Amino acid sequence: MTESPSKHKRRLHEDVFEQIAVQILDRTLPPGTALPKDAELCTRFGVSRTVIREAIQVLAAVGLVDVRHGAGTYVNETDRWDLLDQRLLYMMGSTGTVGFLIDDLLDIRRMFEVEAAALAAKRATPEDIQALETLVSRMRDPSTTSSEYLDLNLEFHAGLVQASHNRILQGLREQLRGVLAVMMNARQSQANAEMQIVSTAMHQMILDSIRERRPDRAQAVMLAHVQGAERSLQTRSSGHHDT
Amino acid sequence: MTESPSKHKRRLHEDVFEQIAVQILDRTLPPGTALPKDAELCTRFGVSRTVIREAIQVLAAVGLVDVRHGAGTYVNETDRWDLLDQRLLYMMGSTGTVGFLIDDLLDIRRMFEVEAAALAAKRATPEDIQALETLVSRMRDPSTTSSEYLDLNLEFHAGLVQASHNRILQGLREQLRGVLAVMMNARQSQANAEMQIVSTAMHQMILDSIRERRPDRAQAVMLAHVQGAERSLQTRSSGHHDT
DNA sequence: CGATATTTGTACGTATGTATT
DNA sequence: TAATACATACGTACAAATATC
Repeated sequence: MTESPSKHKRRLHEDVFEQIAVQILDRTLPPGTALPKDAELCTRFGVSRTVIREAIQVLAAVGLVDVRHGAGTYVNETDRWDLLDQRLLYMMGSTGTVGFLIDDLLDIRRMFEVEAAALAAKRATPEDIQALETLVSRMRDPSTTSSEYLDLNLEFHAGLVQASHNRILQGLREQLRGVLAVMMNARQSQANAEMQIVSTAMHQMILDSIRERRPDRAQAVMLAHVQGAERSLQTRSSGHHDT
Repeated sequence: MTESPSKHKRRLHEDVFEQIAVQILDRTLPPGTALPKDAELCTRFGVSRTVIREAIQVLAAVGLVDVRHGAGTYVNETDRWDLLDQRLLYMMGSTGTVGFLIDDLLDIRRMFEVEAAALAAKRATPEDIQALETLVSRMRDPSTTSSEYLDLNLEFHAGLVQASHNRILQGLREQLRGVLAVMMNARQSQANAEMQIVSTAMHQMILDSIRERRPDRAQAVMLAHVQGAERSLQTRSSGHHDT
């Protein structure tokens, strides 16, 4: 069975949800706008009210709209959106509307990776370390392409979380996977052979720190590693803040 | 309209969901068990199949069960559960089945609070600081009861996240609020006047660090603060390590 | 292996309740 | 109060996947 992992047979309401959600994300439907009433959406999309209701329910669940009983359905302000929802994050990534979140995501990524590295240094099993070692050695292989390198990078960080043996951290990683991949892809455009060498050295140092059970060092190296990647992406007036 | 914030008119499927979920959480329905088929659940709960389907949909959404088309619905292993889901975390808290997650939660809480403190020290506005100051001064007030103190504690941490100005961190906090409250309640049992004085001093130091824009110090004090609270709760064997 | 029964999946139409305007 | 629009639940029909004989 050669099936892509995302092989959901598409349901009608997912389609409706996505079409409306995109319009909200890209500000075609700005906050405050009222959605058409159920009946009208039914005719517009050619589906039953059940389907429309399901779609609106999801829109409300991710905070894109506020459904007011008897009054109508209205697009929410940005701060009501569920920024941790995978669907939203993924859609923001693919529609190029994720910009306003980049800095926030970088914070989270830094926090997340640094903690995973520290915990891994405390709790990694020999098997965990072996898996990471395999990945780093493949990074070191000169025949590894730029695209493959990117995957190895993601796998290394996944392996780190695995080695942290924290189930909630693993759940968080799942939740953020989509966006982090988008951010790393953005970074890929600037990837070159020289950066790969530096990056591989960093990974090696992190791995060594883990093997030697030195959480502080793992943490510090990871911080440097992540911050290096941050510079090319961040938009916040870094360092010197508000007046 | 004086209504409590959580005033959802209870829907039938929520009730069904909860009853089944509790049985899964407390191992009355262990992993691998098959749920009765829809029709049987309909008669058992006295509701239509629509309601049963909604309930099962939620059970599947939080990873408690795996619905196999044409075959049946089966209880999942623990590692498939969505440990970040608010409903699950809340139910685990109130049914006393959260034990197996305590250590993981402590990791997350530490990561979370430390990062929030550091970010707050970088980005807090005068208004943020003012709000925190108010809270600390109320903590210092000797007429504050133990129960009030607990609320202030929660509010302080909420204020810190607010002051971090990271929208995703705020979302994460929302997601973890329920469990963190449960954990803090557990800690409350050991709270006494002396601990409140120490704790208030810690909060004051964190606030000072923020005001002085010293992220490192805010981070360090918060780490000490959180780790102090950890000791009374953690179950993981590793007791002695570095910092 | 094939035919049939079982079980879940999706969507529809409808009825009634409830909040808002 | 009446009209409107959302909320919830029911029953039904048929499709699709699986299990069983």
